[in-house]
Amino acid sequence: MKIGELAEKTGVSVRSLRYYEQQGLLTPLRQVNGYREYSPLAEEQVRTIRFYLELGLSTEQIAGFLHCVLKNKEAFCEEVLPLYRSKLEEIDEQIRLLTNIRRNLEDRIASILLERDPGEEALP
Amino acid sequence: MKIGELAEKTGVSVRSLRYYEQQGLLTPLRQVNGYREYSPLAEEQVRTIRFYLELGLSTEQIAGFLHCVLKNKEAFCEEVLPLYRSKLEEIDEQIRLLTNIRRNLEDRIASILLERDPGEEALP
DNA sequence: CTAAACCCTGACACCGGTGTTAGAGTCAAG
DNA sequence: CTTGACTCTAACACCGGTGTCAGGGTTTAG
Repeated sequence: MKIGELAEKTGVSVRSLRYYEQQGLLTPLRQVNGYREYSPLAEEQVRTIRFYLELGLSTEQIAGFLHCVLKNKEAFCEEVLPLYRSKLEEIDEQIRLLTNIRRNLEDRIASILLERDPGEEALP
Repeated sequence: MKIGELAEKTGVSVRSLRYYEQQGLLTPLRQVNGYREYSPLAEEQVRTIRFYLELGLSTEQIAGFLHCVLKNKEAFCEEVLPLYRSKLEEIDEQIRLLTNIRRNLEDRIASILLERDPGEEALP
C-alpha cells in the first residue's frame, strides 16, 4: 500500500507518516520508482505509534521500545514501565503547576469582583 | 539605573529585560552613550510583568493592559477580567487533557503489573 | 497525449520566552 | 594607557510534531 492510502486508513497525515519514518518508527520498503510500500501490518503499527504519542511520549522514547511491543506484550518490554512512571511524575508536576496558576487566577478574579461590586456576586 | 543593576535587583536576566522592552512592556530612557536608563519605578514594573507572566499570560496580552494596571487598580482595567476568565478556561482544558493522559498511564501501569506478577501488587 | 492526482526530497514556519554568541562601543579603576 | 567589567545590536538555538511550499518525477484515467 502507498503512503496516501495508509494516511487515509489511519487518519494520520502523509507528512506525519514520513516524519515517523525519519524518527525510525516506520520502515516501509521502497518500490523501484522510489515510492514507499507499506505492508498491511503498518496500519496497526501506526495506531500503536499514535497511542504512545497520545500518552505524551516522544518519538524518540517510542523508538526505544516500539520494536519490542510490536512483537511481545507490553509487560515483557522492560523499558516501558519506568518510562510510564517517569511520564506520570512529569504529568503530575504539570498538573501541580497548572493548579497553582488556576488558584491564583481565581483569587485575582474574586478580588476584582469584590473590589468592583462588593457583595454582588454573593447572590444565589 | 542601568540594565545590569535592574537585573540583579529583580532577579530577571538582562536578556529578558531587553525582550520585555522589545515587546513594549518596558520603555527605559537612553543615556547619551546609548545605555538604557531605568527609573526606580521600573523595579516594581518588572515585578508586575513577572507576576502576569507567571499567571500564564503572554507578553502580548500583558502589553494590552499593563499601562492601565500600572496606574489604576486592576479592577478598573476592563481588559483584565475577560482575559483572566479565558485563561482560566484554557487552564482547565489543559488540566482535563493531562488528567486523561494520567488516567491512561495509570491504567497501562496497572495492567502491566497485573500481567507480570498477578496479585503481587495487592500486598499491604 | 494530456491533465489530474500522487509521490519524492528538502526546507522553512510555528510557538515564545530565554540562553548564548559574535563583534563592537563605553567606562572606571589602577 | 590598559585591562576588565558593562553595555549595545543582531541573530541563531531550543522544543517537537505538523503544515505547507517549491521543484520535480510517476502513474492513471480519459
